[in-house]
Amino acid sequence: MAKSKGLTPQSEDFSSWYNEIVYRADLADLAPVRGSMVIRPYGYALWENIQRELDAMFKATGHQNLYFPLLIPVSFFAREASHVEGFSPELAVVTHAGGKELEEPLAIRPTSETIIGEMYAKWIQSYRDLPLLYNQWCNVVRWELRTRPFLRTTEFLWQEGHTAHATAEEALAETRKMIEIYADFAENFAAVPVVKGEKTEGERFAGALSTLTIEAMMRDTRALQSGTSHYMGENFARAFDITFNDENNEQAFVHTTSWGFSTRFIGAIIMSHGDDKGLILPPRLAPHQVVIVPIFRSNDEAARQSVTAEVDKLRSALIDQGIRVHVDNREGMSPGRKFNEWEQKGVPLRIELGPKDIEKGTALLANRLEEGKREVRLEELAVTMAAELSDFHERLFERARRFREEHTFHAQSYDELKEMVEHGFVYASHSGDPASERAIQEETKATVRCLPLEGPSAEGSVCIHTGKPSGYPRKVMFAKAY
RNA sequence: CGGGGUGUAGCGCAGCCUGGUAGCGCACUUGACUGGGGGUCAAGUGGUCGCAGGUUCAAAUCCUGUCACCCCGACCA
Repeated sequence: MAKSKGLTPQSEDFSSWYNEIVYRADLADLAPVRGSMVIRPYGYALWENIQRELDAMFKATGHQNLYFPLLIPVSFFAREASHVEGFSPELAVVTHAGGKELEEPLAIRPTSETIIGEMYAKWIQSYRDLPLLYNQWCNVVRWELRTRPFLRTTEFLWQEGHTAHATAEEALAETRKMIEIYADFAENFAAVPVVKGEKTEGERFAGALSTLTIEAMMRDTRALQSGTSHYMGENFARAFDITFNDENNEQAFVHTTSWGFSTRFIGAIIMSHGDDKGLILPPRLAPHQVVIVPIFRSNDEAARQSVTAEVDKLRSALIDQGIRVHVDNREGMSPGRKFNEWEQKGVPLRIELGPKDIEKGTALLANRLEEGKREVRLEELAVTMAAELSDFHERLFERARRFREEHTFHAQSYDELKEMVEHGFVYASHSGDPASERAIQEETKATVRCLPLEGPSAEGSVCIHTGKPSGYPRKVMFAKAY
């Protein structure tokens, strides 16, 4: 998959490092389909944990899961002008089936607003039917020109939430609520600090009136859009005729939202936390939170038995606390090899247990964020692991947050912006003029990632590019992005 | 679509200029010794050299065509 020799996230060849991690950590493999990948069991286990935690948050806020078809009549896309414009170039279309040419070609969904809109029109009659708070977990296909494992694959897995509301206020509140959930998830489960913000007109989703985003900083200081939440206004309601009778028996269009979070986020985890030794996984999402490596000579049956017994005891104690623990009892593989492998795979904590330890009633505990190992008493180990994992999460998050802070700047002039944008996130006043935004992108390769929801005020300031008054209440955030 | 590059064993590559019937590292198999940081030794398995044509006594190597993939850019979660 890659061919770099070392693993150095700060090196100029960050992209080789990234590909190497994906390969060495056994997350994914290239598939014999353009721009696609196979998510391997270890990577998929990570995705399952992401799914489970996010899904619980959706359910807790009143959402329900359902499922829509993979194939969508191409004509559906044409109904919403900006949507068709946004998605046409990347549609994959089925033209033949059943041995003959189809009367109407079917697109493989790049996103499901259209087909969901079609059905919502049938389901919604009255204000009593609202709101509709639905979500689906599925795959989508977008024929992007340039692909990268997890970050932009031709086919990817995601969830897409689609809600319909009686009023704009309610729909906007939903949009806001969901970006908060994404941010909450990113920070409290993945230990990835994010900037919440609103996209500028040019960066908005096709057909949206406003798009909220969470932006994370990768270890090469570039930004990664990690989740989005869109307010569609009445655009899709008008295009698909989704109307209802309100309390006054007057007909009105619903206001819709959509929000999505994808396997791209696995890329965010890799690039936020990984180091020269490999991946580092956030404990709350890691497939294995703790790996136990038993150590004994294969010709010493007594040692094997006592080590196995002790390992089993420890394992049960950890499982009882709800900890995801894995015992690596592969034979014929040296312990050193195993240590290395689990480090590359980013397992937060590793316990080494051999005859010498058992004599002392201890084990060695290795923490992926630390050098060396600590000797810990066995009875203590059994009860402190949960706290240890929680602490690991805090440290990982804090480390990523500090890295972002150290690479966040404030530009007072365009020259400063040009320089700073090479090293991270840059806050600056901007007029909001789309042409100026494009010109800045052209010259610096950096884009306005968002207008942060919380950030420095731009009151009374002038645009660093045009000299016109700031077009926003706060400074916008520029960065080079994936 | 523009610019660059690569197709030889599961993976990473050498061989090609100067034609003589394929090699290295890793991985894999077997055995022994090993086992607390990517083990050692020995013996093995595995390739119609991307595909098609041509030149030649002879083609991985030279020529023509073709396909695929990768990287940089434009597009994007």
